[in-house]
Amino acid sequence: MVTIEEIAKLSNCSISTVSKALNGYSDISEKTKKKIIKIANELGYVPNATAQSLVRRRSNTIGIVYEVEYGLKNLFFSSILESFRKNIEKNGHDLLFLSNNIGNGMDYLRHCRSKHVDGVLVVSAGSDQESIKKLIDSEIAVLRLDPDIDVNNSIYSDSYNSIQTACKYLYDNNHRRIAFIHGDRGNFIGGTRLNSYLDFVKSHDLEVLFYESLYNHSYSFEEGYNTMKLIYDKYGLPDGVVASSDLMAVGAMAFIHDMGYSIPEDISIIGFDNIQLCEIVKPKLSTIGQNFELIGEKACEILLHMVENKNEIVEPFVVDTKLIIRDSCHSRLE
Amino acid sequence: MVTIEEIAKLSNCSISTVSKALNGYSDISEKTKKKIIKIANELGYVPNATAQSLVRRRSNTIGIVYEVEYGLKNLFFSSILESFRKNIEKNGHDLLFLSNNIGNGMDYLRHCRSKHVDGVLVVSAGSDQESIKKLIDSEIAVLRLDPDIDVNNSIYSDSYNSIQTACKYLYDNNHRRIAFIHGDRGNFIGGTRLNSYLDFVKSHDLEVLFYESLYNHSYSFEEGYNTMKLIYDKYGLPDGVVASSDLMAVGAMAFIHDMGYSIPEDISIIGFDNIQLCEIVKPKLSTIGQNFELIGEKACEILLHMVENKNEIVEPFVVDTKLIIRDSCHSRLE
DNA sequence: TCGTTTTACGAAATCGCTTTCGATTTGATT
DNA sequence: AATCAAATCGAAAGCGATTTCGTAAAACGA
Repeated sequence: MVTIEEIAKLSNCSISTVSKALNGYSDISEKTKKKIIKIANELGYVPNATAQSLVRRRSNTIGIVYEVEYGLKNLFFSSILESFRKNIEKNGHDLLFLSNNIGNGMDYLRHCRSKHVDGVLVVSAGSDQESIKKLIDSEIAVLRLDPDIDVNNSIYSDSYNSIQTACKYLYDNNHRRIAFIHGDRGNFIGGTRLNSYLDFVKSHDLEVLFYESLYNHSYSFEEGYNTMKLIYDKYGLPDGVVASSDLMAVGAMAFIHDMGYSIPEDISIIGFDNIQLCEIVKPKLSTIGQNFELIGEKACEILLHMVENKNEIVEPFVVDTKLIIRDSCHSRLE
Repeated sequence: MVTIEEIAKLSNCSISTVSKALNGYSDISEKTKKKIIKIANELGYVPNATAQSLVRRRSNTIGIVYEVEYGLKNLFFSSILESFRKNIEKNGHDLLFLSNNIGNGMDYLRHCRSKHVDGVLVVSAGSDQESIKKLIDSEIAVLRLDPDIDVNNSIYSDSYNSIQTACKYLYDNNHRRIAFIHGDRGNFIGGTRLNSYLDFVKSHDLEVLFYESLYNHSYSFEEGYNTMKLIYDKYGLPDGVVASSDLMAVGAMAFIHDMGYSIPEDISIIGFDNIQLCEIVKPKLSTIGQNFELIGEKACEILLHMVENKNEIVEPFVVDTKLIIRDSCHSRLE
């Protein structure tokens, strides 16, 4: 591995001069700068990022804490991650997956300090563990995606308005028995969606059709299937369903099909997220589309801003969603 | 940030002694070792990994080159990645996503050298670009997942036998017009699958039913849909189809449904991969299951072995698959 | 008791780079 | 020609660890 020292020797300059030339300092003449850069290129010099971060006290690395149901197989989060990653790279940073090796005594915070990450994106659906809380309260710049509670330094989609919009769409199309399949209601996102549904139903004087549970819900296919069944058993068939995720919606569809009903003729369904699955299932699933691209882009922008500005506190960034109507909805004209 | 120096002061030892105590050197007495460790713990000392890698010349970081259709949204690769990540973490390493910032002059190889990653997993479906080739030919330990060509230092599922097994299953259940939807046939994996199909058809004296194309195929839903259509237009309806991915299989199913046929009564379908989608679509998709867990685990094991042994050359590791029969297959008893 | 191992520790070099600050050279000004 | 400011460069002190090698003290053997 060629170092700055070799370049120094070959160019008859000092190490400091080489470093400055390579980093565009102004107190190096054009001539020597050119000479040095030329030699560096010929030698295929690559600065040792490790040495750089040691002295610069910044690593150009963004950490990511990713604790999510299904892990990377979770299409929703990995869609955002994909966009985040692209943007992080565009900005010359790398993405480091942080591990929580507690047995080893290396929790997230220690890990971040050790590896000198500049900032961290925390993606953690469900209640946070101690280890994540510690990290958030630390001196390190942390941005949270879909936070557990409503806090600054976070980014998420506008759940409340999304559910209002979806319910209103069904309502405007003459649905009156609208059910809701909620996710983890103990969590900020899940709770907001449920409240939005309850508000809508109340303000439009409709029947409340949801499965009242205090337990944590996941956002899975199975959960959608089971919850739909519970709702059905208790209230009979609704004429519209809004689910908290696409997977849940598809699970609900499966149950409805199993009962011998057809979609959208007997019942309309709207999901949440807009993962690829929506286009694949039959009928194609209408959904509340989250703007993955934008979320990833903004998350990158905000986090890097926080890094630059010493972990400055920024307001939550709320991203608009878009109702996407496909084939799982029906206008009831009776 | 507490450093080794502070510990040295508080314990009246030298820096070297502290370092040795913390790293379990044998030339430190039990007594001082205990004392030092105690102080380190009280201070919440975390070794600076950057400084460590500088002098140790290893970073405990595994790089990952990930160039894949759909990126992280590709459920097949992200399933393996998920398992790989878990195993890497268990071994005390971190996962660093490498970027290929060519505009910046930082191709993969330079990037790896700069960041001092210990080894790299290359996940790159389709033909490799120059930048990846350079990396592979370098001094760095590189393991390839689903390589472009049949090479050492790689890991992949046993495509040939998989296709044989799937075709044989259909054959044994009295299917005689078996079609094949191939992926990228210019690539080792894609080519092997296609050859396996052709071999089977020939050895059983069956009609060859596949869409002959020299173009690169992706493994997408749309590709499955379109290819099924091409096959149908040319040969009429087969009685069985084996596809090169689950997404393609589901795409084919969509086309078949659109034509008004039903699965599995009119035609049996078998996919490849066994992603979650198989359980979600109707009918549930039979498939050739890849052992994601094992692949990730072995990939980790092999790569770390390569790192330890100076990039030693290891034979390709071929992972067994398993035919999983669900509802998309039918035994033809006419 | 005296020489010889062992044991336990520390000084210092090193990893590859950045950055401050002082020194020298150059050029401009009178 | 003398003076002074600006331009250009390099020495050296870090950054936070590891590791070699030398030395003092303790333990040992005869």
